[in-house]
Amino acid sequence: MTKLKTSERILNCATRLFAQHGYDGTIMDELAEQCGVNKASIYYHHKDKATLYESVLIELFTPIADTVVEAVQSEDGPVKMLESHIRAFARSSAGSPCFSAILMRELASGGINMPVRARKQMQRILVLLGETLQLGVSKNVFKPAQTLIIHFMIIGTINLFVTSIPFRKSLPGADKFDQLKNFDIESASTQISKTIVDSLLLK
Amino acid sequence: MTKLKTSERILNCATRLFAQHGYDGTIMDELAEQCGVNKASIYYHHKDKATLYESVLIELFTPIADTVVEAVQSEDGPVKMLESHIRAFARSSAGSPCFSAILMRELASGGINMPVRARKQMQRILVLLGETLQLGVSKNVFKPAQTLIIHFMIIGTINLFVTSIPFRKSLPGADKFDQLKNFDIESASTQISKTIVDSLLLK
Amino acid sequence: MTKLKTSERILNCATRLFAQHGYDGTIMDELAEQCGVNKASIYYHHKDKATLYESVLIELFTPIADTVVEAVQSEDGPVKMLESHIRAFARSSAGSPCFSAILMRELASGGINMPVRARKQMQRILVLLGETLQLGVSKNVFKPAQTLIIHFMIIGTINLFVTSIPFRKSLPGADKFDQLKNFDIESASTQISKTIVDSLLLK
Amino acid sequence: MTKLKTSERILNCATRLFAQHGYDGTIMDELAEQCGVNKASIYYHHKDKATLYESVLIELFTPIADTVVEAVQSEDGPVKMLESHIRAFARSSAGSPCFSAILMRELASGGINMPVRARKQMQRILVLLGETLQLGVSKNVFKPAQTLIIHFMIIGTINLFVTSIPFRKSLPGADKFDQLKNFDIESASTQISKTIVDSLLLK
DNA sequence: TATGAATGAGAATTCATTCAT
DNA sequence: GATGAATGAATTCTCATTCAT
Repeated sequence: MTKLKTSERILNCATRLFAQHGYDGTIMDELAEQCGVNKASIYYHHKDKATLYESVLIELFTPIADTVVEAVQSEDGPVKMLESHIRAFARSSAGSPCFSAILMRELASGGINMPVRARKQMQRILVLLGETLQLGVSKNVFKPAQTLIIHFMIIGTINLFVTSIPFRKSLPGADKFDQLKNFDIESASTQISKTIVDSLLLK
Repeated sequence: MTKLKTSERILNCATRLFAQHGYDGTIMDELAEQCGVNKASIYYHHKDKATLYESVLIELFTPIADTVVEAVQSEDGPVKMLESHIRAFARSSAGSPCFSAILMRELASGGINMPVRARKQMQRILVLLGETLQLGVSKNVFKPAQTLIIHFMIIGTINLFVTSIPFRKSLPGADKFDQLKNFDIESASTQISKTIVDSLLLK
Repeated sequence: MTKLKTSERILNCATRLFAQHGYDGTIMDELAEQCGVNKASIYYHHKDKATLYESVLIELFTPIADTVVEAVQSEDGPVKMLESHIRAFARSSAGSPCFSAILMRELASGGINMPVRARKQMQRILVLLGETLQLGVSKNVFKPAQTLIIHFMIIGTINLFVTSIPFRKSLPGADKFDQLKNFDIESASTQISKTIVDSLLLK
Repeated sequence: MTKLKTSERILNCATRLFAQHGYDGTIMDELAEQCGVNKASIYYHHKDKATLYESVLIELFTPIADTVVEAVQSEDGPVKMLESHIRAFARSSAGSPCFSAILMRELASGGINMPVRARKQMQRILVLLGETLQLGVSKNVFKPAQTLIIHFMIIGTINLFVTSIPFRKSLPGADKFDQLKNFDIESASTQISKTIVDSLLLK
């Protein structure tokens, strides 16, 4: 009900535009127009484009890392922890769809330009995963595996799943029925989870 | 040995720049400078930036799809075919590292702006995967699975693996030894392959 | 006294430059410099060169058509109306000297590229002339004549008269005395008027 | 039958393009394409754009001035000479339609940029007219009149007539029947001639 | 806070012209 | 004579940012 403060309206709009067009493809004029404020107002509320982008990244990445960490911490045992990790990441990615697009673009640049604070959030997730896998190994539940590869499987797959919705509609490779399931993040997350857990489990 | 023709030199350079900076972040002046030609020469050989970008995508995507298709066709049986599919995609991605970065950015945009001819190449790979999985199911080797999710696992993971080399160097989560293995596309591809095949196999 | 608004200053300057150099010969940088604004300001106030040109034409043509129409409407009888038509057109052409140059260039292109709204203004003048001649014929004052030819005589002659001032100075064919008279739009307009009316009158 | 020499083909094409688009609006690339020669060939045959333009003007203006002079010299008496002057100018303008468009553009620029040799041709016509009028006055056939105004009437009217064919088709002011006559240079020339002679004759 | 106007530094593209063959 | 390729100097237009009010 409360009218969003201008500063936040700008931030929200900017998030969407950065996700759609990337940093360089986002134009401040268009941002002003889309959030219905004067161009100069953007600069009143946010130092400049680069800083605005940083704010967007932090606002976007922090709650997702928080969610994953909390979800994992509330579980017992490596399998449940891993499943929870994947589910939490999938759900929160799907819940803030700009996140995936922005993360993918950043990763395409090798993460080189990502502001430190945003990068730290991704590291929290990676480190957490490493600990879960480690725990599984030490409890003789999981085979040893390369954390990074598993991490990439999780975020790579889910990023693509989330960003590809429009793309998928143009693909002939999936039939109607598939199509339907394909838009359901829960089932996707479950399959990823199963795939990874299956292959990690000591039989 | 032979001096590359200007047109191709431009194309090669452009591929690198588009991979590094994305479409909007790539500047024609810089491209001219980097490939040592006059700015106007670029326009002599390539209609405009958008068309140049299209050419880059097609030159990049076509041989990769070709390689994957050939690799799969030369194998017998769904398991070997799937392994071959993943290995071929991993190798050719690693072999033309601009591919992953460019593909990721395109996917971040939902593939919406991808020229049709480039998109078709990705579809060839997806359709091929679908056929392999289908074959596996019909031969009672594989459980049924969503093609698209498997496809995303493969390309999402490998894309990240390939594009993340610079990123990984700044991560504390991996020790020296890990680090080493992490740069080896063969072992990464093997693990992805195992993970996916394992989880698909009917025990 | 009052400082002209930037937008109008640009319009005025542009009118002059388009008259001097034509559309293609007018350079936006030069325009910016001549009206003492930043290049980008031109684009702030006017969409692009083509649109600016359109605005120039409309600002130029409308008051001239208005003047002619008013002048004719305030007269009684075909002879006075025709005289008034010619005089008003001559005076207002001379009073906004860019008009003739721009009109001539447009007519040289066959009027093909003239924006519709500008063309309409010229049509108002032509239609008005047709009505006056018609009236003259129906009142047994004028012989029948081709409206278009008369129209061309009026605007062709006056356009040349107005635009030729610099040209004439380099001509040897006219002596000092002639020269003097030649720069007087009133006497020129009178002679054109006489010539045309004389030849139209039923003796 | 004989294939036109390249140099002349270029000249012809250039004439058309300069007439259509003016000097600044004519693009050497397009010229090359339209006359089917390599761009470099144009520069082999013609020093540069400016020189090519000069050649065009001279090729265009000289025969017209020649025709008018010859036509007038072959007549006896001021009335016939004037009629012949107008008719010859009208016919040759209509016969080389690029002439009118180019002349109009030049006159719109005040003739300032016209190469001397081209300007001289127009002066021949003007001087000739002056002599004819003078003769008429001295023989008590014509009232005195300003040569320049008469000159402007002739060339202004005929230029417009010739260049306006496409324009006229979009005008509502003329009916079908008029329309027909309007495209006939002979009848136009006759009416102009009558108008001018009528008004000059001492009754 | 908000806004219309302004601006410098680019960035894409074009164009007349030249060069090597 | 002819041509494909190259190029420097424009030229149009854009964009992030700032200023005055």
